[in-house]
Amino acid sequence: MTDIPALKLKNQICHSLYSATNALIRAYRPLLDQLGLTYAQYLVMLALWDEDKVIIKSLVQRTRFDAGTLTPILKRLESKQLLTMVKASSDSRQKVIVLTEQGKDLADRARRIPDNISGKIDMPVEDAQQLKALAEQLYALINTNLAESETE
Amino acid sequence: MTDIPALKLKNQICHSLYSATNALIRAYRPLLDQLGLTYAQYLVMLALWDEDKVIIKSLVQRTRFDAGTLTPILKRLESKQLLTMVKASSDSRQKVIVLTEQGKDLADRARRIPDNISGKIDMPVEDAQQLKALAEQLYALINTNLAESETE
DNA sequence: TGTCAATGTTTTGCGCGCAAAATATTTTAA
DNA sequence: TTAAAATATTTTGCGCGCAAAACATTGACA
Repeated sequence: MTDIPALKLKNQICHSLYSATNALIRAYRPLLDQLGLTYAQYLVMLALWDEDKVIIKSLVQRTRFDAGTLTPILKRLESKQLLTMVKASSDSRQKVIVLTEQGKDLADRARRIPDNISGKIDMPVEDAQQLKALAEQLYALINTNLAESETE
Repeated sequence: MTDIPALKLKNQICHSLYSATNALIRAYRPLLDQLGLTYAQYLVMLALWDEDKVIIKSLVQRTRFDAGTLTPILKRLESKQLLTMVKASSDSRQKVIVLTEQGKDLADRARRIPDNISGKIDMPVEDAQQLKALAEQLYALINTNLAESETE
């Protein structure tokens, strides 16, 4: 119907990116189910296994989640006894996220997930790395350019 | 904390892909707001501008949306008077999606969106095309490999 | 011809994703 | 020192995203 090439669904980068991301999350699901985690919760736990005892703002930056998204995710992880949230003594607006022993131990069970996923998908390593690099580039471009257009 | 490189958040392709996709959707939002569409609704409209008078199953394949996701999206587009859903005469399990005049006319107003977005983001064309190709490759790999593992 | 499997679509329930508003606390500056 | 601006987090409201179950209709075949 439409003869405008740029409006063709199959020419949309965004559609490819969108469906690939969703497919990837679906591929993770059966593995994460065994840990009792959703994909978003897994990303937060990855960040905390890197470094915990951090305030929420730091997690917002590292996970790139919206603060309004992160709050309920943290509450769910807390109710699973994987972490605790305590008021910071220095600034009581802040909350510090601390992994419990259970939360730390979960890292051991998560170890096999990355290999398991790459085995399942079987994309050449160079392609996967390039995909990651290009996605990072896109993320950076969007954020710098959108930030600029707001201050104009 | 974790010394397992594969468990480092910054080594996760999925995190880059995930945050780039979400950032891209955020970049679309102000443009799509002017058309009264969400991003998912826009993808469905793109598919219908390509070809309408199709059954839902065909839209599921082309948009790669889950059927359970598509139903409420179609209802919202119907309530915006952009399309109608009519039972197929040949097989009354099926529903045919037909664009209204309003729905067709919206394509004109959507024309400037692709250029507007690429201007906003300003990624080299070759990079963008390669990103799209790699995302398509990933999507295809996940789907073939997951489909296989289910029949084993 | 009746039963049962298959197909197309909708519903349900839960967890994001995010803009905007609300809340609580701290900092700034008059 | 106090009012106003800034900062950190939570809440609200809406729209997905999707697995699983439900529902309606059709097709297969004994």
